[in-house]
Amino acid sequence: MNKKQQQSEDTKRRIAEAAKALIMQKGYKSTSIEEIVEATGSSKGNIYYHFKSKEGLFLYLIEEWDLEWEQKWSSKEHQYTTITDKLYGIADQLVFDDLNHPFSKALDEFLNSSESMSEDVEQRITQIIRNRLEFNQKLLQQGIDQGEFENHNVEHLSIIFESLIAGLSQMSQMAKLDNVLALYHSAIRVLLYGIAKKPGMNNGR
Amino acid sequence: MNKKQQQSEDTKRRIAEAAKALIMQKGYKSTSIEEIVEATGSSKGNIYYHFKSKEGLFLYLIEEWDLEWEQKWSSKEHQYTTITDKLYGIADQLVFDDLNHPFSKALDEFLNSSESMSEDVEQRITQIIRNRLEFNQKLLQQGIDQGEFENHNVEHLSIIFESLIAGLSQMSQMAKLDNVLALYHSAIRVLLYGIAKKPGMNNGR
DNA sequence: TAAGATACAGAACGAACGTTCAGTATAGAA
DNA sequence: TTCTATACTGAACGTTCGTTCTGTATCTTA
Repeated sequence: MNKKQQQSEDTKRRIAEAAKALIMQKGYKSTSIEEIVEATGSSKGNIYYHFKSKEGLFLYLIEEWDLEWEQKWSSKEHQYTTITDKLYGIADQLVFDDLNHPFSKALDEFLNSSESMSEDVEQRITQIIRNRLEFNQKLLQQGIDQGEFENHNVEHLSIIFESLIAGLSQMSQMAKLDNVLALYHSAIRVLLYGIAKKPGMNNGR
Repeated sequence: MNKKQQQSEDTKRRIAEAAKALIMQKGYKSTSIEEIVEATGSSKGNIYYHFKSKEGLFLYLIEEWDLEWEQKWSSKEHQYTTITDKLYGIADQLVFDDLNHPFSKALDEFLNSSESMSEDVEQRITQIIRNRLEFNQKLLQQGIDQGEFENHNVEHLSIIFESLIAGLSQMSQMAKLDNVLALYHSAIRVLLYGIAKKPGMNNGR
């Protein structure tokens, strides 16, 4: 690879990194190109040289984010044996590696800001969401097949799981909580065992 | 009350109503004063006559929203006997009466858009959230005291419940789902009984 | 009915925004 | 070294935004 190509890739990376950090902090609409310029030391024109628009930059970040998540997970998944363990593992990855579930909030904001966005961008994003739900669904189905979970409606379960996850990151930000990991684990435990009293059963911890 | 006072209150109401609908649809930042003008037939100046700023208008809506929720709930609460029933009842109110949980999303966007907002507004809003969590906490504590729920960490539980609720409304919008009520009920059922297999137990539907 | 307060209209403003573009520097090819 | 495609700059543009301000109509009160 050329020195020039290398430099070009580097600055594109720098822009993407800064944009991601800012959008995670402040959301999509509230993050301006000008702020990305200040954060990178690059120029406005240069951002538009590497990305065709703000929307395009955001889509780039979403796709990267989605990809990284899958890669990280598939490199960790084998550590866990049961599906139950995997659920906890997902919680761990969300809290630790992924401080970027703030990002899903930005995604939501972007989607629901209404006002026309390019057809392709919208399609690409909804597809990513459906992928995520499909991922959950497969995992939960495995749990059922292997006798770990009750035979529930997996479509609903996958949405409920994703909702819980998304809601948790939202709430833990809003209420400015610490010990987020413990909260996530509590949530998984509730998801698994519920809160209802089960007379004569001991599901301690 | 005067005819003039009456008219004044009416238009203030009209403005608030239109603003609420728009903000629920498109979020806080993406809703412009101009759009509220178009929706009401009122003028820009008039909006600023009734509300001191866009931020102030939003705070007004939040407080109203919070109040209405409490009123609606306290008028329904007596219908339900067990706390378990009340959880389902809350889900019902969220889906039916409150198509405005989209509003909590707008609240989130508003809070996390960072960029300075008035001290008092921020304080008022975080207080509303803490109220909501406190409401959950009391309800769940009652459930424990009355022997319906296991003796879990109620602080965590209240956040988990709120997270689930917020996440559900978010997801059901994003994925454009129908049959939202069934989904909410599924979620409550999971919250109560979990998904883990409980050998020898029959907790069907 | 006159005076004054209240309710409303809409032009105007300055700031912030995403985007474009003419121009410049630089690295690789010739 | 000269040429050219690539990488980058920053001023400028056209909108859109929240907010302000001057002026006007309308209702209340004296």
